[in-house]
Amino acid sequence: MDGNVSTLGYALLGLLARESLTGYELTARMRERIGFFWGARHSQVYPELAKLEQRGLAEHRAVEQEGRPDKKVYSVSEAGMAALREWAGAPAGERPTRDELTLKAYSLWAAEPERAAAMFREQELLHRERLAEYERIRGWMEGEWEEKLRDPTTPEFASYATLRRGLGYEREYAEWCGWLAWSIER
Amino acid sequence: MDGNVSTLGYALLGLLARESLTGYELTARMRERIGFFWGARHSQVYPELAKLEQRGLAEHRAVEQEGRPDKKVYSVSEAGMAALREWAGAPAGERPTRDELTLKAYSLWAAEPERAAAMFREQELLHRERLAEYERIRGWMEGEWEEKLRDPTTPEFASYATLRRGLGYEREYAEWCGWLAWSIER
DNA sequence: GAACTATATGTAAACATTTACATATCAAAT
DNA sequence: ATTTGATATGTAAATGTTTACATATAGTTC
Repeated sequence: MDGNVSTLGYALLGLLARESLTGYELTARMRERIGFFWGARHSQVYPELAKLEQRGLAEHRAVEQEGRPDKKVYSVSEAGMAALREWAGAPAGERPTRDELTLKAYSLWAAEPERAAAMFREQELLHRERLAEYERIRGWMEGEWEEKLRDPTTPEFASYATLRRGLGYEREYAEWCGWLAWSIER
Repeated sequence: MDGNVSTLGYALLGLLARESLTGYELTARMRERIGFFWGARHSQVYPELAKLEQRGLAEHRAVEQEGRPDKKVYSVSEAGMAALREWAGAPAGERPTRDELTLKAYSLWAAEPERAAAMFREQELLHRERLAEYERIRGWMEGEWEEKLRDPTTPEFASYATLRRGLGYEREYAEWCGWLAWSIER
């Protein structure tokens, strides 16, 4: 009712607006779909869902199951959809980006060069692997969703747009790591 | 004595290893020098400095002043330098990147297209401005530090390396915003 | 037979971060 | 004259996030 919805709340609403999910599934979807730019553990998800419901932005129905625990399937309410629409078009607040590896680079001069070079090579590999995975997904999307990707009001286009961000991010990161490792090794 | 140093602690040690600073100056340096990939308010800096000192990684001397409050100038101890060296070469822990704008892009389909396009155009401009500023600094560094930039064990090279990361990051971000705004407007 | 993984939902404690409260002086701008 | 900004250091409260605790069943791997 009162107070503001947190960014995590909007992340959950954004996922629920595409499909109804349990808290357990939401935690997994977050990792799979938006993992590279937002994350949360289940211990944060369950209380946040309760908050959203309390504010009338989401609602759940209980589903009984055999052999495994009963579950609560959440979906977005009309008020929740309106809140999401408003938030998605409002200017993003300036939160500081935090990147530990870049912070380490700032103190590179204090580190043992061989260890540092190995560390950046390892990171380069990691980002190149992610890049390859995103390229694979992009190929699939461009083939499968050809028509929908022409319309920016479809969830498919939105997924594609975020993937493009991940693609650019990983490519740039890998290249930087490679350049830095090379500079140290040289 | 016990417990581990936080990433913020290493950020402060990394700044102090280059020059002795007060908590007030550290807060400003953090914004100026490493602001695009790490940040903290003074309310976080002062307690963290006390912790570092308690663990023997940093130490301070009091400096009396006229006309303004007395200050505490902090510097890194030998143990602090060793801790920084060790941390700088150790593999970075995987912390999730959080980016609100990309999260908004994931719910783009729910937003009003005109508002969304304006928002991404505005963000593009912001990142292009930062990019221009970093390019300016790069030009200055490459001119001023020509020799030192050939040696990866100098603080100058480390500063240059982090700047290159910022450069790539902002360029990629601006391009993505531009592509996305253009896609919506089209 | 034991350990691990997946499904499913929570709470508690610790840690990290932001916002607000609190105080004090000088210089510059309005 | 008053407000604003810079210098300088803290504490308190609220919020956000991670790690650990807690429980229960089924299937798979070792």
